[in-house]
Amino acid sequence: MITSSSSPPPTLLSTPTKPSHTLSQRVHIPSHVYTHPSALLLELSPTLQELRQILPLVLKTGLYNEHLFQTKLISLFTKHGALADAVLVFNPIEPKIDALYHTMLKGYAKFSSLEDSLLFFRRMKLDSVRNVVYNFTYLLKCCGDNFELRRGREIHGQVIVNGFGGNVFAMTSVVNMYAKCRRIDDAKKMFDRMPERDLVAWNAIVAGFAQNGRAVRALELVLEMQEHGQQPDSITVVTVLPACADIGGLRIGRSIHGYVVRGALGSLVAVCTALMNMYSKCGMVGVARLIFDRMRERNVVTWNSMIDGYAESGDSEEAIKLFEKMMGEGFEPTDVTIMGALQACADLGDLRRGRFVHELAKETGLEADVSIRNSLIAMYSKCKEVDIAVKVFKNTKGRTLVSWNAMILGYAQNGHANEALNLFCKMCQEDVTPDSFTMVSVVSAVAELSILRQAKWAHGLAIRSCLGRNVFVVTALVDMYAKCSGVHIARKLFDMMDVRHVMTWNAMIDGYGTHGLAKSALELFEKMLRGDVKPNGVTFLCVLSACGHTGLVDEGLHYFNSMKHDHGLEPGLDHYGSMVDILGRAGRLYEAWNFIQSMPVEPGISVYGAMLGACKIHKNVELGEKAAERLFKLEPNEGGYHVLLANIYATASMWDKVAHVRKLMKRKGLQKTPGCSLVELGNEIHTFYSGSTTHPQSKRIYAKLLELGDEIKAAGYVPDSNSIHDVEDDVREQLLNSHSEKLAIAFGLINTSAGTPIHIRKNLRVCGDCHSATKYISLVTKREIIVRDMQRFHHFKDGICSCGDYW
DNA sequence: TTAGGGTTAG
Repeated sequence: MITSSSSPPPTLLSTPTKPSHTLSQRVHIPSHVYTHPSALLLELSPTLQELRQILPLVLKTGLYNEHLFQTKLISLFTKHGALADAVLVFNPIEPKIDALYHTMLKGYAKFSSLEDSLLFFRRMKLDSVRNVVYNFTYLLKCCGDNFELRRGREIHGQVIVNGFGGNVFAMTSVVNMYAKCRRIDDAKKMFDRMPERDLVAWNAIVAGFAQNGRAVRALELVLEMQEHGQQPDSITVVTVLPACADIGGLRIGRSIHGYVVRGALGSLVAVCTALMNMYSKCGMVGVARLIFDRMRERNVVTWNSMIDGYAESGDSEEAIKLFEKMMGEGFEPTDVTIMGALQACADLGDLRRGRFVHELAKETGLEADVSIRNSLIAMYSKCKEVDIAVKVFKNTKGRTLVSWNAMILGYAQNGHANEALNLFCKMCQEDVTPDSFTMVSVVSAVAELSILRQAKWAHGLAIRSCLGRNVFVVTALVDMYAKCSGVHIARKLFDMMDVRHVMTWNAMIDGYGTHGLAKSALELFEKMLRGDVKPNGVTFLCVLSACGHTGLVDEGLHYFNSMKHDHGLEPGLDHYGSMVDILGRAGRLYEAWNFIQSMPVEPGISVYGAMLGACKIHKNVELGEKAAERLFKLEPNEGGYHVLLANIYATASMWDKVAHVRKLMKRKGLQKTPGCSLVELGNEIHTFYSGSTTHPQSKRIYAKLLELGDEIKAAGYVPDSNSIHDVEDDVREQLLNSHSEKLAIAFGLINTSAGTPIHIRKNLRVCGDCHSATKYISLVTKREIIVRDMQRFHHFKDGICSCGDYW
């Protein structure tokens, strides 16, 4: 009989795996008690290295034939996952007792594939090994972990045949296997058939429902188990807390918290972690943090959960801080850690730290993991590094639907609508079935193209993919139709929806706003207030921008004030920016400036940008200079603001100041984003840049513009060349006449038949001269011209624009 | 040698 020493040196046992000590240093071996020194080592949780060192020794000695020693050795090797070494010991043993097989099977099930485990299991039958119940529990667990329903059913059959159908261990494993294979109803059937159900069995079925998205049922079962005399334990608690989080059941979550306190379960790491997770999922990340801070012991799941809690609640800065703290405390990051950190970097657009986390993923060997790669694609895309995202995507082995979705979204979010659609087609060619995430990205890519025909294609696609009723997809469709000048189709879709998300309302209100239909936007908003869906910060941005597009100053002020007073929403920088825009565009510049001075938060780019734009419209040099000064500090390298200031000076004929700004821009190497307009003809999109002559029809286009120029002048058009001064009059006109939207309009007129409306998409705001010219063009050509610029839609018809010259 | 249930994730 081999036993460990009755009183071994305590320091040795507390650090049994320290490799720097040799065997003889670690324990004093009284040779008269033990037949072989190796025997003792096996009792000391040896390292794999140590086991391998004694293996040759063991093979030579007589001890080798002791059953207990053999089984122990195999068990230790398999515990380390060293199956090959275990096989080395196992194969030459003759005769083999059953326990050897059982131990080997355990090793296979834990560390090898299901196939290998089943192969070994078959060999056991050939070798006439008697089956014990835990042979089946190992294999069932393996089936569940690998979602192998077919194999799982086979093993289930064998459990019955072998007479274990009434065994609570075996049947709990069967229940668990069906639940893991997403057959929760089969799991429940088996559970109901069990002759006796103990706490573990109840926990298994509760977990099954919780993990299959049946949160309410899981919670009901917790009540049922108590009616059957089973007291929920810490594992029950840890199992149902995620179910509470799923349904946002803060009240139930709190009552479970009470149960934890009463049952003194609050010192368990897993329990605290699950509680923390529940609170942050229910929007109480502060409470989660309190629990986190009070925990005496934390594991990697605790950290991951807290990091993710912050990332999900929008406090990405805190998520990163915590991640850095976790690394500082020496925790080894897992895939979930890296994913959480990458998401936080993505939300912050923090490329520097994003790269750092990527490096860390490389160092920890997690970089090849497909989930990590998906997060990397998302992070680089959010940081506007689409090329790097593409590289990661292309080098990803075993791409999942999530990988495709991340890349398609990455393209769509960075203005590469065509690439997004091309990648979507490629995905379909590879027989990957799109889901609602894919469809939302595809639909928003089409929205950016602003082509109604494409919009209808995307809509059809959504219906054919059986996603035509998914609330997120339909919300994207509403947004898309509004952006493709189909605002009435958008409303029809909106009215047909059974369930609407706050984003759905926002999309529709914003759609009305950008079309200058402020009255419809506000009516819809009031309707929303009468319903169940509460407005959020974005809703108010949409409402304010709708007011801004039509000059509804008093309404704007009213809604701005009601945001905090009636809805408890704190206005953000963008809301202040919108308010400055409303006041400024209405010409109430000093009021706007005072509004900025009274802001409780530090004004940002959106605020001063709105101010500067308003000063341009209303020709105010004094305030324009003040706003520009702040903007140049906040965003020194944005060419657009410099151009705005220069134009303000030009309007006031302050040419030396104009020259000064231009020089400043030259010194900094700044350029204004070039104007660009798109028009679709047939199946092709034609792109025009200001002054470009590269289009095959260029000559005809410029000739058409000359001809149109005469016609509209006769009708009353006067060129507005305020911002151009240092050239002759005819050159001024030429420069104005080569603006991208004019080129696009002329091209549209040449290539379409009389009466056809012309749709133009422009990347910047329409300039004053183009706006005036387009009105006259719509009059003399009797054409409807619809221009979607950066801010809104302009519907030109019979010499009038839908914006009422207010934009 | 000697069985079954749990927490983080687009």
